[in-house]
Amino acid sequence: MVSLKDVARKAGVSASTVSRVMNDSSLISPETKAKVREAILELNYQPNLSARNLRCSDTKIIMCMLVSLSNFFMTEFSECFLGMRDMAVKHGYKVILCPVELNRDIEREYLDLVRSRLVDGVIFVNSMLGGDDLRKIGKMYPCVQCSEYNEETGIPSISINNVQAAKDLVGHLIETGHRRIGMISSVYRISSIIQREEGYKQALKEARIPFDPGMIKYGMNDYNGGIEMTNQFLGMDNRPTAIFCISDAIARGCTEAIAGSGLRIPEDMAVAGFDNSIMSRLYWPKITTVSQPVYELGGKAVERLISILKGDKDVQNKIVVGHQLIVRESTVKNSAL
Amino acid sequence: MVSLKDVARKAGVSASTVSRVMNDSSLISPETKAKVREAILELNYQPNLSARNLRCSDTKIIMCMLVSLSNFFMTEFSECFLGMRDMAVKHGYKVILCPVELNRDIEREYLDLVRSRLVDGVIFVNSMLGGDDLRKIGKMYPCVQCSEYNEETGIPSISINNVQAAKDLVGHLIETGHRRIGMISSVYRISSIIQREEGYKQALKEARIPFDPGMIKYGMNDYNGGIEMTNQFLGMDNRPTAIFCISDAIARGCTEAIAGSGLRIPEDMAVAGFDNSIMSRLYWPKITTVSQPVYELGGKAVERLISILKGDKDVQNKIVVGHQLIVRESTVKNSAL
DNA sequence: TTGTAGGCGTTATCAG
DNA sequence: CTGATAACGCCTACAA
Repeated sequence: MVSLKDVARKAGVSASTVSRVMNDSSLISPETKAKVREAILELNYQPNLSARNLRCSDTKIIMCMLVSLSNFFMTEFSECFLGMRDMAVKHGYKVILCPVELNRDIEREYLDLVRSRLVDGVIFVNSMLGGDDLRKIGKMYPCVQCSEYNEETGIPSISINNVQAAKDLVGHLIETGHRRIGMISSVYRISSIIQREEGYKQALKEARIPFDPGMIKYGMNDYNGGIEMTNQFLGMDNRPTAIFCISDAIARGCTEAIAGSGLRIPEDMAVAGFDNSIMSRLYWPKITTVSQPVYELGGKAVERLISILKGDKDVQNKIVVGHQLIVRESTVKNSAL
Repeated sequence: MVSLKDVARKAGVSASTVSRVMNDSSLISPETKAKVREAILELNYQPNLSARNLRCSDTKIIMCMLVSLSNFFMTEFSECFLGMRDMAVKHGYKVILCPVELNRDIEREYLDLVRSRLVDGVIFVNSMLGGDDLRKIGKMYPCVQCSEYNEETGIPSISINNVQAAKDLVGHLIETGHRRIGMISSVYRISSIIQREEGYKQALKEARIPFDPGMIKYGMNDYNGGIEMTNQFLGMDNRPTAIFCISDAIARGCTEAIAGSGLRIPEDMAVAGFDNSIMSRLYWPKITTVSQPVYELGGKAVERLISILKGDKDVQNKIVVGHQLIVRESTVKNSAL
């Protein structure tokens, strides 16, 4: 491994001079600069980041924590990650991804990277850890929550207003004439899901439709869960005329189950999803859904984290970005679109 | 930031003693060990990895390079990553993911991490870089190619035999009575795709079916590409009775286009995909495909990289793992399965 | 404009 | 069994 000294020897200068050239210091004569540059190229010198980090105590690396790579939101997360990356590059940072794959101990191990200062901060897209753990971590290290968040941790968050988004979606169903509206939620109790349930209830309330607990089903947040829960709805005496699903994956299972039962979509039963993921756009019927500005979410998360790293104290603790209702043929007849 | 010295002072011992306790050295009396442990806990001491890396010149971190997060192979890659992770943990390593998102410069920047010894080695799942670049990198740093690979780089690889796999798949189509077999490939010229085309040709040759270049279409490797290319086939005078697609995403577009045209699957046209991704398993019809042992691929890649890191010189340069043909209703009538 | 010296937090060597 | 010391590669006062 070639170090500063080697370059210095080759160029006939001192190590500090080489260091200054590496850092583009202004007080270096053009000639020595050229000489050193040549030596650097010739030896293919690369600075040792561990040494630099040890000295400077920051690494310009941000860690992004993710529960799992395998879900249908992935196509959207990819866009979110792009937002993080572009913003990071703009500020001279790199983003590395740490997919925990549902293992809490692994998440703790990844956090060693920030504990031991190998990365400067953490963006939690979601987490396997409980609120207590997260609160402690948030107190000790620079952290941001992006999209999914736990308010009681005190860690700054960037997200859409999930309550309002669900309210908009259910409001749309109500406007298109539905009064019996079912909801397929998940057994997994995270912020976005709890809030979407809340939005559903608020929308009903504002339309003076009594809330019926039996109209919310809780299953797995995937295609098969959607099929299963929908079949429960289809078996009811007084089945809903519309179903609001907390994800597009569930919604796609839902449309499949409905189509399989011989009912028409949206005439006999309307379906709405969430995320505007690729699942909502492919196949028939295209699904009405809510789009999150994922690129912006990612960018803002990085921006936010960097401002924390810079020591800005008075930054907003909770940033909310806008969402968008996307109406498609699963709730409105094609001719009407 | 609390360091060894702080702990040492608190425990009333020297820094080296604390270091030894941290590394579980055998030659330390139980009492001092206990004393030091207590101080460590009390101060919530975390070793500074940069310092340790500087000293020891390895970091026990492996970097996994990935071209993009957003494709339908993702559900399978997630399993592959799990394989990497489990093997890494077994050897005391961590794996971080570096999604390049189609940006070659970003890939080069990520490679700074290994250049500057912040990670010990790289697993390329795929790459934006050309063969020349990769060869240079492979010469300088510990690298492995996993799944996708470029033979001329000289970087060790782990993958299935794509030629044989395609041959098996097309062979299955021939066995089920097809003589006019189309192929939908991609404009993107990577090893797996080139090899699958080769397997297609070999299968035809062995069955004495003349190869017709017009029977291979080249499009985008996604759902929409599948629809587009299939429509080209459907418009042909002498259209194929079976189509072999290089990915499940293409194959799903293909089945949609065929179903949309009113033809029956598999009676009028059979369809085969590749990867056994979630796209092949959801919806109707379930698609005949090839399954790669992705978990094993990931594990072996890490195993391989670690043995290189240990200095083992005489390791196999090209490891091939088995694949599996999965026959489903897109090629064989349901009753026959 | 350049060089010298000290130290960042660890670990390994050597002496006790 | 434990402590002192040097060194890893880099950066930055300070001195020249």
